[in-house]
Amino acid sequence: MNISHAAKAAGLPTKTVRYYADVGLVAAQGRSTSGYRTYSEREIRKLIFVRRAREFGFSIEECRELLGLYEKDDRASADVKQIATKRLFEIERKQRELQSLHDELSNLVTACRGDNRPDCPIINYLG
Amino acid sequence: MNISHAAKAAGLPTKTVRYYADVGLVAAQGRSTSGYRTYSEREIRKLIFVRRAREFGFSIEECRELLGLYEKDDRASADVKQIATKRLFEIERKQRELQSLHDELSNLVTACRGDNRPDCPIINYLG
DNA sequence: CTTGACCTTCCAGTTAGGGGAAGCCTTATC
DNA sequence: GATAAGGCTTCCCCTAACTGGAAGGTCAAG
Repeated sequence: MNISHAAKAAGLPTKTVRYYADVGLVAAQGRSTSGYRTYSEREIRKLIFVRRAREFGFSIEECRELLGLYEKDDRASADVKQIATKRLFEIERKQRELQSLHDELSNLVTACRGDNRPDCPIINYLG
Repeated sequence: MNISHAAKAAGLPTKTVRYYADVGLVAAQGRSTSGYRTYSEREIRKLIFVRRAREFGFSIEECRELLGLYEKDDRASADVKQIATKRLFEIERKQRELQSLHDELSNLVTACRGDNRPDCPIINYLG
């Protein structure tokens, strides 16, 4: 299977599939005589796995670890859970940060009249 | 005032202050005979303004616009409000995204036993 | 006079790819 | 068999907002 076919099957841009090969995340199965990357079902499954993990916000390095565990039949689920828990904490930290930003900014936006006069609580707060 | 003094007064790293000068966001007041950047109270206030705006997540370009309005006595508060509202919507979009990620990942993490056996709902979901 | 702490510019690296050029390869059509 | 369209390859530059570091000039103290 050619790279664009594999990319379509995995739901990823061709450039991304090539990038994953470059950084050694999902290698192509091999090369054709003319140098084209070839992909089989196994690589497609790994590409899909990575796409989903990336959608959860796991970094490339975390995807590398998860993929290793995915492929390892005698993995400990504790290892997977640890990585996922770390990501979950990051999400929660980001949520708290956004919540506090939202509260503050929301108050300021509400307090701003938004007319053609210069006085503005947002500017006052920042300045 | 030297750059490190100004940076300390504004609560920013020296490198960042130099970067803001490079991209034309907050120029130094001038240069000493030996080529050192000099800063006065006015620039310090602008640096503090930018630091606060950055803490709200405004981009450098948005900071440039806000700084322009900050300096413009005959600004319309509507212009400020528009920029801030845009940022607020971005925050809200990100919050919804994180909430959905959190819900899904949280379920998976809870369902994973985290022991030394290989079966794992997280891996099953991704694979 | 020298040491250490400043300052300067410039270059490279960070994340996860995207855009595009130059040049081969393949396939369809005439 | 020739040609054109499209796919593939590598390579390099670009993104945001800095951060780290190297090489070299400057300044104040001892």
